[in-house]
Amino acid sequence: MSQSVSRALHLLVQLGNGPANLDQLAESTGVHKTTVLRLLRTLSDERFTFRDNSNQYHLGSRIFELAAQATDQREVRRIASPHLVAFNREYGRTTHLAAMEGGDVVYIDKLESHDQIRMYSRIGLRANLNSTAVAKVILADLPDSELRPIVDSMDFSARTANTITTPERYLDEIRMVREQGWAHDQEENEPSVNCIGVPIRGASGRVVAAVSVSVPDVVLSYERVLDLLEPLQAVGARISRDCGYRAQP
Amino acid sequence: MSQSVSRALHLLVQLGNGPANLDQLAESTGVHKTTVLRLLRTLSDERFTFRDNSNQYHLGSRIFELAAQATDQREVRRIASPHLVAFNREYGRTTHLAAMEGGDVVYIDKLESHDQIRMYSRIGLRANLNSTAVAKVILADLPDSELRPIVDSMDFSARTANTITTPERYLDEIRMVREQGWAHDQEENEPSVNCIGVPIRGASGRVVAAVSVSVPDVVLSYERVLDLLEPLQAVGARISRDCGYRAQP
DNA sequence: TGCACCGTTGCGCTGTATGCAACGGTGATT
DNA sequence: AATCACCGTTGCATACAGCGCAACGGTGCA
Repeated sequence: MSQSVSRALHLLVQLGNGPANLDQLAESTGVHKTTVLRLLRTLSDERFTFRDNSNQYHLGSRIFELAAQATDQREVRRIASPHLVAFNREYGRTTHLAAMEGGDVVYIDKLESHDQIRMYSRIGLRANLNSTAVAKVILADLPDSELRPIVDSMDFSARTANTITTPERYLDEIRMVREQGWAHDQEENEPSVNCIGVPIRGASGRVVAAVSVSVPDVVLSYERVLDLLEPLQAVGARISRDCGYRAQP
Repeated sequence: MSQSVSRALHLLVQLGNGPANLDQLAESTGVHKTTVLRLLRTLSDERFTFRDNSNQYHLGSRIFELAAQATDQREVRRIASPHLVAFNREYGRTTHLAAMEGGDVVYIDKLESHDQIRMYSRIGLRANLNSTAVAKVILADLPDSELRPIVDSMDFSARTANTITTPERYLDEIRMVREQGWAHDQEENEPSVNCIGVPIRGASGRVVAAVSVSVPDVVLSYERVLDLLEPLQAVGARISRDCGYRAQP
């Protein structure tokens, strides 16, 4: 299909066999030396390859990064499941697991509360970016350069009286989430429902998902919900650990 | 530098954040949907990405493969070292560790024999492809499609009376190495020196290096050198295991 | 049933990627 | 010390690959 991309990928595959210099790569891929140089420059710009002192090219750090991220993504749901079940059994509250998919935050697991109350959410459904704790937690991990465009194109329609409806207030909120390491949703997404969420980190160190508990205030006041923060953070830490995350000392 | 390559790489980075569909990727990278489709096709052809049933794109298996290979390469020397030292201490023979770099097989470690005899080889030096056991072992792991061009452009100059000097005989030899899992060099590289080599495999399952012992026949006859095969294979297996290789049952 | 969404294709133009030829620095060889 | 070979690098002109556009068609939701 796409010649230059195809050639660049072949270079990566070739480097999988071991480091190599320009000429060797040019010969083994059948591409002109000049072209190989330029392709490798682009690859190196993005850290897919790098060059050592003796002009040997190697596979770069980005490869490891991507592999770690991909592993995390594939595994979170499976790894999180038993922890979520245990948490749900003990506290009996509606528990969500959500992850980034494309530009959306999507619920990838849900455990119902033990009481009658059911919330409007479903596995596979998208979480509102401006009003849910899981979204805040996940977006808070993105670098500003990625966060900005998302916030700019975000739908800020009010779902309740408390919903954050301006980019400015939202960015303030994100700043707070970054500082405290967890997020809340005080009746911002559904009237009379409070929620807190914490991040799950993977081997790459990046946030790969978020867990949250949601409780109607007829069951527990917001202050009582905060009593769940510590156990929730503990669950988050356990899942992160199982996903290969090692907190730096 | 190279627009389409750069865009393709950005797609991979983007997918590191989680699966996404065409439109989402088009928006987050600022590239036309049509173009994204075509780039993803090329990426998918090489298994850098794949599409699931619901048209979501994910990072593909090639990423893991490359990451595993790169890790292996970076680590072999370090991991192998203590095992080689132990082997060298016990048997006192010249021991080499070699790996593929570019189109060449290069000595990346060497331990001298305990007797006076020194061999013509040095860390960083290239091993002759047609006459050394390490090269045979490493090349034997390549698929025929990669092996062929290498053999075709190989230098078959005779170093001794026993050196393999034709592609046909070399391919026969490789076939034998594949079957028995190790290689020999019966005075093919240096007169009066016999050598046997075994592969080191990494987490990816591929051969990432080779270990060999070389002994002048004034010290040991070829038959006596074969007594070292079993311990050498044991060393190879230990290093492979430490490199993350798991033999399939 | 209608509509909206999203992946897909054919086409024609533009700009990018390519190969060539030549330069220059480095390291090995005699 | 001098020469040579090797290899990375650059400028340039050409060709063609990659691109965006517009339109199609299938699927799922309202």
